[in-house]
Order: sequence, then structure tokens, then C-alpha cells
Amino acid sequence: MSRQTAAAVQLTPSQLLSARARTLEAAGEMFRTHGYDVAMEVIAAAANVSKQTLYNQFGSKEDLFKAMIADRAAVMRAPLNASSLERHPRDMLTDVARQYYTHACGEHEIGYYRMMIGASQQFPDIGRAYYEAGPKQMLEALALWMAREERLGRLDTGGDPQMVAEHFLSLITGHIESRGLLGLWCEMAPAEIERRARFCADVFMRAFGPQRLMV
Amino acid sequence: MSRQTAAAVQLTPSQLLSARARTLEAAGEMFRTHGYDVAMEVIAAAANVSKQTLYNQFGSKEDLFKAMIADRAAVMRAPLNASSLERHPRDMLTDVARQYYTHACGEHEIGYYRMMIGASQQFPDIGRAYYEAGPKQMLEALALWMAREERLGRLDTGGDPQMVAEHFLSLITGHIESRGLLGLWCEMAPAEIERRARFCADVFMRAFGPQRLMV
DNA sequence: CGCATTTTGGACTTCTCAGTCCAGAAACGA
DNA sequence: TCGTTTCTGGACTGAGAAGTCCAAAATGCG
Repeated sequence: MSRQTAAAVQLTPSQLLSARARTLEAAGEMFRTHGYDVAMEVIAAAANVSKQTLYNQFGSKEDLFKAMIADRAAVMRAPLNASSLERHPRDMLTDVARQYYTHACGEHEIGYYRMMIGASQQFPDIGRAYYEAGPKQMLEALALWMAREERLGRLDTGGDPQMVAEHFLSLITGHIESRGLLGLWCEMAPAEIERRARFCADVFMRAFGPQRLMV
Repeated sequence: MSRQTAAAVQLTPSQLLSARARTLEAAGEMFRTHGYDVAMEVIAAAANVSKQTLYNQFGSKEDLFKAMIADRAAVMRAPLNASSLERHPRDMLTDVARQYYTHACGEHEIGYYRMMIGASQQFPDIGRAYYEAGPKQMLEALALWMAREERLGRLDTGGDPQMVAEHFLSLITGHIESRGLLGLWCEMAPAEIERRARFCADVFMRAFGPQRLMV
């Protein structure tokens, strides 16, 4: 409704994107909140575009959905930046957990995840694509880092960094994700985030720190 | 098709159930494999019943769905039986993990879980009901047990058995569940189940066993 | 057996939604 | 400025599915 005048008044970030990118973003938003069943007319309205244009640009609903997924995949990248690689394992792990609790388990992200899960029944290849673009990346980066730390004698994964990395991620995400997916959302206060992040790192260090003690 | 003659030949368990229970089971099967979007006609066919009967008995699709959920909820019960409560923590925890890997993360169960997640967007109260009938029960039983073990000096949860129980469940379920929900299913061989179950119990005992050592 | 209830199949209505068509408006390139 | 391309909105088609109606068949009960 304010599309014509907005450019003259103020440019929000989304208005700097190409028309196609804006359309994909709106589509993502609609798919996220309404599921795949959302009507094309609704998506068109949300994107401030006519239904015909949607079909001109993307061909079909299925293709629009897949284009949106592909667009999203570029966003999810392994958040293990080089700078944090040099820190002490405990700090590094606390940071990973904190990153997750702060950015990756909000209502939006869980909404996308829920949508992917729903879609993976209808389009099986989408589930795989999402896994490989998201969790798997993260997992591999973490396993690589752990293998290196093990060689440095700062961790002891018993020679299976892959499995240990897998379980560290589980430790962080498991329960929060379950609750979020079922729609039981409760925002975590910063203090709670900090407490949980430290807790995960502590558990991990007690189990895989260098001075392991058999119980 | 074989409904009329089967009774004379052989009674499978499902044929001993009441008509209503059989209908609900078939409905569950269809909802699980096709999602909430299955046509009522399809459900009727799967239940060997006419569409009209479905409406006579359940009123509407939504009501049928909710009746099916309520029926399922009775099935999921906390699998912490009294007998295993007396065992050493490590054995007990290994057992919990083994139970999960053996029974609770198969294609069927994950399918139901996926369906609940999808439904919880459409019917928000269903997500909560499922959580409280399933994961929450399990969690509370585990936390209770941990608190007792802590009083006996066989565990050291640092006074927060609730959070520790939560993270133990995460440890077991997290990654397997993620993969399953996205449709990446890979059956685990018994040896793999055993290895993972022991691994989880070991991690836990190293972190929360009585002789904790600060790293 | 005979009456009441339930089930059946299948036609029917109504609604929603993917996808198409088209004529006029807008945007764009030279 | 002019011609081409793209976008728009709104009507339209066709398919699929929820829910209803009904007369005939089956089932159950006294």
C-alpha cells in the first residue's frame, strides 16, 4: 500500500534488495508462519506483487518454495568463525552454545525448522538439503576443531570427534528444540542463556577434558 | 477387503479392538504418513468404513484428529519402570538410552512426532498436550530418580536434577531426532544402539558421577 | 421373527485454491 | 519520445476435498 511513496521517504533494508529477493523473503515469511498450505494469493499480497508475477517468475508454487529454500540455505552458514578457534576449549564451547541460544533458537528460526520438517514429508530431498546446509556444516566444523584440540592435548574424545561433536550439539539443542517445535515457546532471559551455555560447556569439559578420570 | 473372512481365519491384534479403536488406529496411520491433509475418504477407506460413519462417530475432521491424539496419548507412558529404579546409575541410564534407541526413535514414532509438530501450528493446544503426555512425563520421572540418587550419594547434579535430566534426554535424543524429523532415516544396528547407549551413560557419569573432578 | 439403529455407497453442494487468460497500465531501454 | 517488455488486477477454469443427504442394506436386540 505504501510501496510507491516509501522509496521517497525512507529505505528499509528489505527495500534495497532486488524485487526477486524481496518476493522470496515475503514468501519465506508466509511459508514459515502458515506452512506450505498458504495460498499463492496470500504470498502475492505479502510480497506486494500480483499473483501473475509470481507465476511469471517462479513457474509454480512448488518451484517458488524450492527457490525460497535455496535462498535461505545461503543464509545458514556454520557460525564457527576463525577468530574463536584459537580460544581455550571451554570458552570456545561456551561461545558456540551462547551463539545458538541467542540466535538460532528464536521463534523465527524454529518456525523455519518446523516448516522444513513439514516440507520434508512432501519433498523428501528438501530435508536432506536443509540438513546438509545447516546441522551437518556445523557438525563437521565442530568435529574438525575437536580433532585438532585433541592433537594439541586439550581434549580427549577417545578418537571419535565426530560422535562427540554430535552429542555436544545434542546437548545444546535437544530439549529447547523439542519444546520450540511443539509451539511451547518461552524466551530465555540473557542470564538464563549464560547459565545454560556455561552448563553445557562444563558438562562437556568434565566428560572430555584432558584429565579424564574413570568413575 | 479381507475384513469379513479374516475373523474366521486368524485374529491379528488390531482385529480384537473395538470398531472405534480400529478406526482411530487407521486414522492415526493415515495422518502419520500423509499429514493432516489426508482426505477423509482416504481415512475411511483405510479404516474399512464409509465416510458417513466417520462423520457419524466423530463429527468433523478436526474432532477425529483430536480423538486420535487423545487415543495415542494413552500409549506414550513414561518407560521408567520400578524394577530398573534399584540399579546402579550407570546401568539405569544405559537402559533408558537403550529403550529410547530401540523403541522410541523408529520410523513410526518419528512420523507421529513430525505429525504433532505440523499439527501444533494449526492446533496450538495439541503441541502442549503432546509435550505433557510424552517428554514431560519422562523428564519428571528422570529428575525424581536423579534427586533420589543424589541423596544416596550416587550422583552429583549440583542441586538441579531438573536441568540435568533435561540435558541427559537431550544427549540421547537430540541428533537422532533432528535427522529423523528431516526424513534422513537410517536404521541403527543393535551394536550401534549399544555403543551409543553406553556412550551417553558414560558421558553422563563422567560429568555427574559422585567423584567429580574439577578440570 | 420383527423392529430400531447403524452402516453403506454414492450423488450432491459448496468452498478453496492452483494455475490461466487477457486487456490495460506502468516501467524501461534506445 | 516511442516501442518493447513486464506488471497488474480481476475474471475464469478445473480439480480436490469437507461435509450433507438419502434410500437401500446390514446389523443387533427383544
